[in-house]
Amino acid sequence: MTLTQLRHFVALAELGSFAQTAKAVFLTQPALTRSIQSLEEELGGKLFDRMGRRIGMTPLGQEVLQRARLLVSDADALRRLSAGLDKGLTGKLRMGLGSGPGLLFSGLLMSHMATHHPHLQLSLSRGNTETLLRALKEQQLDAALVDIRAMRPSSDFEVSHMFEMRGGFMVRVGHPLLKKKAVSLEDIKAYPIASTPLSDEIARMLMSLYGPQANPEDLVTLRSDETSHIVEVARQTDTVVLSIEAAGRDLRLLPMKPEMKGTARFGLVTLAKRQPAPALRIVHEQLPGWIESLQPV
Amino acid sequence: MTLTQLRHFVALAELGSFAQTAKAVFLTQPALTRSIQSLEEELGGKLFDRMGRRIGMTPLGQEVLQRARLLVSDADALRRLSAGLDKGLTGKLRMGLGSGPGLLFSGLLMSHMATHHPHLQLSLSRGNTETLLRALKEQQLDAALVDIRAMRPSSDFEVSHMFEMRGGFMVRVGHPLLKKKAVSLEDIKAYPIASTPLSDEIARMLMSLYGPQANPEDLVTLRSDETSHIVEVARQTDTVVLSIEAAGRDLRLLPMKPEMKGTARFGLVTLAKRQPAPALRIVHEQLPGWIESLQPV
DNA sequence: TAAAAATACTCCATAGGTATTTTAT
DNA sequence: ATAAAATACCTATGGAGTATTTTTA
Repeated sequence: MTLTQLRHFVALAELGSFAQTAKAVFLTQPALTRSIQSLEEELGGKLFDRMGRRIGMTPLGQEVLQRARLLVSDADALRRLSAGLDKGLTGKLRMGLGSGPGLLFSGLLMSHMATHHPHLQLSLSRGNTETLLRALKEQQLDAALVDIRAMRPSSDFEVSHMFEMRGGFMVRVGHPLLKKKAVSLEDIKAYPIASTPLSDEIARMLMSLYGPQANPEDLVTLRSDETSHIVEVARQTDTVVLSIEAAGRDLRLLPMKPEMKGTARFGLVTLAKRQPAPALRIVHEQLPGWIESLQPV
Repeated sequence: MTLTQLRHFVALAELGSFAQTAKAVFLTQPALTRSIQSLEEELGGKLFDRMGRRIGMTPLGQEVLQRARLLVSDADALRRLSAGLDKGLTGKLRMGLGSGPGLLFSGLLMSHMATHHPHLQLSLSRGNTETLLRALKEQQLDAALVDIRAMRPSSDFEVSHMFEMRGGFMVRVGHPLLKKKAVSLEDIKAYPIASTPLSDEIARMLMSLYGPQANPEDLVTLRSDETSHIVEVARQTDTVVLSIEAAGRDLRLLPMKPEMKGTARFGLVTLAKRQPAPALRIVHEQLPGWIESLQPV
């Protein structure tokens, strides 16, 4: 019992004549006859009554027809599905986003998928690099966009689209601290300090530059997942924002002393030697443009 | 994309190794490799990641697996169905029963199917010969058990299991009329006359024997579809029953004058040149025994 | 007798087997 | 070094074609 035979059977049931159906399925009449015969043989009973010029369905044929229709339509659906998946038009995409990339890309990702790939099931998870990479390894994620400095080299992973983003303390245009040539941590602590979630890497870097008092746990007074909230506060008050530079584009970076030169190094991580999720193609296509658009002018 | 390939794919997804799966599906390892390869080619993407010794599913593989499982299980169900149908163990059986056969066989049919073929869908229709044969021709019935004397010879139909049943006027044991050597219609009309539904044939026969006054329309005073009701009345009262002899086995046939020698001639009618419904096999097997058991002792 | 399906035959494409190579642990 | 999958090569079965016969309306 092959899908081809079932297709022939369904066609014959619909057209009601071997000769006609043979044309419709691009076969000769004898070939179709044999196709049906071998199906009948396997199913153990005639599917059609041959009455000279006329044919009609047998009771067995009636029963089989319903199931056969289901099977061929399911098979067609499978082929369409994989064709669609192949082009990344459908299916699932599970992305992990570190705190920085989360700020920068979750909005872009969601709105792009919503407008250009409405049938794609996108799910975004936030977390730290370690958690996300574990999830990736366990195939609970298709890719992770994370800070890759903490990643120890591993042949399990493959990193692409690497890019750097400066992080730092930022304030609104016209903020008093912008008048200073060199801003110290002490200067900053005179103001409220707001922050989006920070990666452990950033925390370590801050503490090594400015001493234990720079621990974000103690330093930061306002926290929120929502970049827009943080930026809004900084626009309307003298709050200092600690974040990736690109997160608040109309804020200004403070000239810190010592200079905060460590930059975050992000990358798109996937499993090495593994077929990527088809929909990941879209990310590969869009990411360079998005990164470009986030670079400081 | 063949069902065989899908079976191979599902097996491989479950066992997780080409070599193991090859054994399980009775193939050599290279054959299985090529089977999967050609499926992958047709679907336009890898289904498994080959990582040296280990293999794992790709996201496309995951999606396809669900559908493939459905397809192969539906295909298996179809094969089981047709095997079952073939033996008449399942499926539908639509029988038409004339008034006489209805009385004699509907109970036997139903109880036999209920006890021996619980998965068979049996539907019984009552009606006169003409109606039932039309339904049979239109494939709304699989077979009809009717009085075949009225049937005009037609190559459309095929009759089997023919048998005769005497019909007549019957009364309880000890009924006053049984003392007479010859009973006339006038004698009978002194008593209530009960009848099961009668075929038009019987009606015509009665009128030709005993004159227009024998028209069952006028003659019969008690009617019921239920043989048991009729027989019960005749057992407990002096009611005369007009019916097939076998319908009331502990009643006695009246010695009519003129003798009521016309017997009903029943047969199982099916469409000629047409594959019978598989379940009809059961009827073919049981009917002779049932007929035997109904013959007068 | 003509139209439709079945049969007879021939051919080749493909699924499968055996032997070997490649690859990653 | 070895276990597992891929490749190379060969074979044979089954699916498809053409030509012909059988069947019934």
